[in-house]
Amino acid sequence: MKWLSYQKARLLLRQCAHHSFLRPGKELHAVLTTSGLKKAPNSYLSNSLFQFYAASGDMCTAQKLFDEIPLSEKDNVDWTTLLSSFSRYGFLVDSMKLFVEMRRKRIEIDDVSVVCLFGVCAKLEDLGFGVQGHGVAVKMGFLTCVKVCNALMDVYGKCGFVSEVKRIFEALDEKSVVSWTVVLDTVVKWDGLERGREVFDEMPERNVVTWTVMVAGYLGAGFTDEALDLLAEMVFKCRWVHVYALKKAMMMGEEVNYDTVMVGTALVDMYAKCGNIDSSMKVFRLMHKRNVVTWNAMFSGLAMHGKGRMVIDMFSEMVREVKPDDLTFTAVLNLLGRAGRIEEAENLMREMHVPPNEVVLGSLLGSCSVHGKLETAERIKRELVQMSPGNTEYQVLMSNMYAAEGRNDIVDRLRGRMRNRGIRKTPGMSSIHANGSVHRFSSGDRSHPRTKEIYSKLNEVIERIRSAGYVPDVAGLVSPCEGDLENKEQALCCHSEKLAVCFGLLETKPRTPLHVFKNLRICKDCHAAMKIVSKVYDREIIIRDRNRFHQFKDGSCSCSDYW
DNA sequence: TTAGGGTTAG
Repeated sequence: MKWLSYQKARLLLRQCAHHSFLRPGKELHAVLTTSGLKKAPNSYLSNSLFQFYAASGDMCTAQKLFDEIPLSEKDNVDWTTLLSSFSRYGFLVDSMKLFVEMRRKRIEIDDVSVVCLFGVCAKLEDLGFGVQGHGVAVKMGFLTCVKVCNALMDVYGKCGFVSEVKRIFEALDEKSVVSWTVVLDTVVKWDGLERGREVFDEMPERNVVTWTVMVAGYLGAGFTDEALDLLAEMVFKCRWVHVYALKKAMMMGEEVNYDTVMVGTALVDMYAKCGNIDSSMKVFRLMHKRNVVTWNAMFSGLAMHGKGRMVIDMFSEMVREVKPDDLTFTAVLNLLGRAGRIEEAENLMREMHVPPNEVVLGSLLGSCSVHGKLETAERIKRELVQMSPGNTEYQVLMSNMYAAEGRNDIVDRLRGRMRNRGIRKTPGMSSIHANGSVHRFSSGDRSHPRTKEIYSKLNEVIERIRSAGYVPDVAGLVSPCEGDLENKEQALCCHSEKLAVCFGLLETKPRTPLHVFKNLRICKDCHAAMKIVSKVYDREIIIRDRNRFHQFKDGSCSCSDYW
């Protein structure tokens, strides 16, 4: 076997390890053993082999293969590979023992093995070992290596030694994104969110992990709105990453492997979730090879944008290419539901080989509400409440449905019961990104510094769209004073998404698209209003609500009013 | 004389 073939065998083993292809990996192992190729010196095959077993969760075989490597061939990389495998798969004590053994046997310790050791210390939050390792690293001159310092900072950070983290960080002359992110993580955890935010704002460069640390920090402390705002900002700021990825996708085709399919699929999904269904479709069509995940991403993207007709049209093409799975099923079901084919959807759901989950039931309930199917809705709601008693949205949806049917007696009873149990509607919040910062509004919000301008803009907007045919839809609302039309209309007019859009109209240049994020679903009235605003003001308005994107343009919405 | 081992979050 030629040298190149060893490389190929190693590549295959790595793929098998990465994607958990157990059978093929083991078969390859057998071939290599029986053909005697495994014994070839300097092939690094044994290393790839035991790495494969470690990644498959079979640490025993991995260790056995490691032990079988002849001493003359076992180098420090083999030792470090085992060390990192122990660490990665949670055998932390074994990992520690191995490092001690390495020192005893005078195996060469290099920067990589020290990084691995610090990884273990960090996971164990073992300061004692960390300090010892720190000493070794200093003596051997490893503290000039950024990665060593990052790993060491993480040890101190996990153990709460914030000042030591900062000291090492300051001493570092070339700080990487990871260095900054470790500091950020430490500060958020021990110095609090505000200090963390300062570090975050100071950072010269950020990656996905950085954003995640900050968002997770907000979420963990219960600052849901700040987390939401930051997410919105992240989507906005990271857009260039998508452009780069698209270029990569364009080059696909010469050699199609699992990874390029996944890159493409991630793109299809990303573009759809960012409100750009056209780019999503473009990438999908560009891909030379697709798998069932790609198709599902495309379908749920289309569903999210209300393009159900397209899914149905494309379905036969899909069946020819790949075998649909349960996720495809969910996506198609969702469509049927939106299109008002509730009975078909429910039958399909009941025949599924897996019991319906909350997502499926929730989407069906949503469909019932759009199409006024009260009895089915009641039945499904009961199942949902059993699944997650804490979720208030289903109750609110039901009471709105009864309100729409004019059954105010039932609505009052339901709302009274909800109040008694302490169930309150989650307040609706909308964020808009304008001129580099995020602005958040709640319904009837008057806390914004430019609140006066915003409300006078709101009056202007309402007037202009009224003369273009907008009629406030008060059917789904019950105001405190029965039959008080004016009150109802006022409540509708200052919904958070309307305020956000008015601010956007004030703050951005004509014809700039407006991007709004909302934590709940957009209401019917706002939906109708936005359509007219987009026409009257010649603005594209993209609202991401809890379920989907609504792209309002020239008087209509991309969701085709499946709402 | 190259190839195999590494850091941050969830």
